[in-house]
Amino acid sequence: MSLDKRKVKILKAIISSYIDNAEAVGSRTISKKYELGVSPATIRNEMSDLEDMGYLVQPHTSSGRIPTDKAYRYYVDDLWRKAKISKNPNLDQLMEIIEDKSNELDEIFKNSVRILSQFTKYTSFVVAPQYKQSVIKRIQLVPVSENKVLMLIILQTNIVKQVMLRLSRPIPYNQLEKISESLSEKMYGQRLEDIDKNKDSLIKELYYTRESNSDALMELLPYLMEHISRFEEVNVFSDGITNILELPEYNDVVKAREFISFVEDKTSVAKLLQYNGEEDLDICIGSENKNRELKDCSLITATYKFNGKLIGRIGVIGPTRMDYNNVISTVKSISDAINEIISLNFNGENKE
Amino acid sequence: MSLDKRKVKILKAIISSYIDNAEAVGSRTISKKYELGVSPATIRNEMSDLEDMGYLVQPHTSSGRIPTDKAYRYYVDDLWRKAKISKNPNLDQLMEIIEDKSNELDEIFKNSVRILSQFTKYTSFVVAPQYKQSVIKRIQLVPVSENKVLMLIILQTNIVKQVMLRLSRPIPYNQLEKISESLSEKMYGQRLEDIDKNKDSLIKELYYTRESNSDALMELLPYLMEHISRFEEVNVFSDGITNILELPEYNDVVKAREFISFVEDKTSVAKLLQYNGEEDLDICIGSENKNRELKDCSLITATYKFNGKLIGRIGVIGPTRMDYNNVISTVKSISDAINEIISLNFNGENKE
DNA sequence: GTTAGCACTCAATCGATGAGAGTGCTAACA
DNA sequence: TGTTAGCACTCTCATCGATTGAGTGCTAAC
Repeated sequence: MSLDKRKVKILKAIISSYIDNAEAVGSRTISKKYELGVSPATIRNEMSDLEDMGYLVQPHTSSGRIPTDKAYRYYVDDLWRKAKISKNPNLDQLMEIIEDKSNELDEIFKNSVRILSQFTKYTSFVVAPQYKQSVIKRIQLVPVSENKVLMLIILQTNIVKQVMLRLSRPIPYNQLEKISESLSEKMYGQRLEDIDKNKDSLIKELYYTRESNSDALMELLPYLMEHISRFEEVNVFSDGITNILELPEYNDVVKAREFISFVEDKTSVAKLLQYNGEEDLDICIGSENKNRELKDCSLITATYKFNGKLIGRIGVIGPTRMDYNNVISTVKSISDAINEIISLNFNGENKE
Repeated sequence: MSLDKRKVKILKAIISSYIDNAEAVGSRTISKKYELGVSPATIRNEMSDLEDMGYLVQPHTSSGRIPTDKAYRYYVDDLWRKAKISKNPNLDQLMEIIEDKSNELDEIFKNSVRILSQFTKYTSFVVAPQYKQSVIKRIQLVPVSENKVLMLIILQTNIVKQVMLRLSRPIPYNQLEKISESLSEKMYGQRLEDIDKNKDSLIKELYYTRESNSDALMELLPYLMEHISRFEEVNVFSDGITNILELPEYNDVVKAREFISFVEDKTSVAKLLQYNGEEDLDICIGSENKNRELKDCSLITATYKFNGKLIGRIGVIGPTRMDYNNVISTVKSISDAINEIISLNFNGENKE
């Protein structure tokens, strides 16, 4: 038995109908709504074949049929093969919405997931990049008040991280400048990962090569180190978690709660996006997901890059019965927009 | 008919039982679980009286009774009057959790609502202060790369806001210093509100009193202005919205959805917290709320202050059947902690 | 004033019933 | 040989009535 043209047509009609209504579809519905030129009886025969082939299942004997994960996989691959995924044409417009005026990477990600879940009506995530591999360009101390100094850590990528330091006693302005310089000199070109690893020996080293300003410097150093350690924390942004309450499959509060407590756990989401293949665009349907909790969900993710290096993923999670066309094109468009924004605003690691 | 001692005892028992179980309570339950030394029949008579007095209602003739808003009001006032609200003793510990290492006000608020909803199991909010009244102390430009400059806006309160500027052409380092100085000079002591109002005339003024570096300055100015405008946006942080799914009163997805879409709307929440009286601690029970959507909810809010000036509110929203003792003391403790942190880290408007 | 006893009320539960949607099979048809 | 009309069959879902049980209100006795 093979998937001849008519079977494909019927299968697609069933999938399409089920995506729209979340209700098992019967032969009559198909023959009425989709013009196939054959009677319900014929369609019934074909549906029976499709069931044998593993594309459909019947929840119970006298109900219509619903698509299996295999059916969705076929559907998506077909869309893909025929390049039928409609491109979202408004890349510029998207970029404008996503781009943050204050140029903070975190804000860009927050905007991205917001837009993503607004467009898809599902839950969306992004894992913010970890800065392990990042390299320090310069450290600048800015006086704020008598006993407060803002420390700016400027990375090669032009990302700026800040820590506010409280001083035990004031440091004169010109001395701050000097400390900035010597800190910058010491730290220039170092990877955060390495600094974090070797912090004890670094502190010792700085201590022994002390200069006139070293007391103040030694006071500030631990703050810098602690902040660098905190860069390592995984940061996940999500949005639209409560969107699932609109879906009939989550009409049951218990089910909704299970889903929500899974996706609210940043660790599990981070894992999900982390080990999800290296493909630029990844589509994981139902039982293809490793997590048992997601066996009724599909996960569409795309990568974003920093200087050509894959660094993180953005994605949408929804029921297997999702509007793949829309979700895939939206995820793709938004990851494109993010890549564009990053390459415009944050330079490569080793350039300059 | 008056609230004699026994009636009070019974009323409190009923409220307490209903808070725990969310189920209408009957006379037998009371006589068994709470030692009152009287029979169910007697309790029934008293309950009937309490119903006449408006403290209880019966969902239907043959069910137990549930407390009315009036009952909760009595209950809370009584707790209050007798200073029975247990103080959370770990102010220091709380402060440690809430205080953010990077000293960002926003992070402090995020931590606060997180802790608040963790402790109470309800939904919590905070409205971040608007900066209208804030006064600029200094503006500092920090070079980041050839064509990027970080503009730091340092307020009298020692809050630092930042904007990343993209330059059309590089500005030499020493010129940046000069621009910082002249911008600081012009802006020093000005209220953000006033700057925002008079931005056109300010730009004009700066244009006519131009100096050698004015070209670059004029390029940067619009960015500054736009960023100042954005300070005006109300910023609401919330947490624990999905906690309500654990409550039996929201077992119905439709009800849960209604609640969630109300509290996810930042505007409505901001309004809620804004016009909610000037009391340091405010308790609004059920129908006391102006919003029809919240007629089954209670709202506990507390203020926080900047330099003695009331500036925002933090609060918890939950079912009228909430554990008032715990919620009130937690809200109070956390607002205390916030006040303490703010006064330690951010100085008053007109000091220094 | 308190309480035991009892009739009464009403929501929730359970089972039976019928309607409706949909199937599979068969036989007839092009 | 593929298609289709017809029909018996299956299973869910909604409805209805009976039953159960928690709880009340009233009355009469203590």
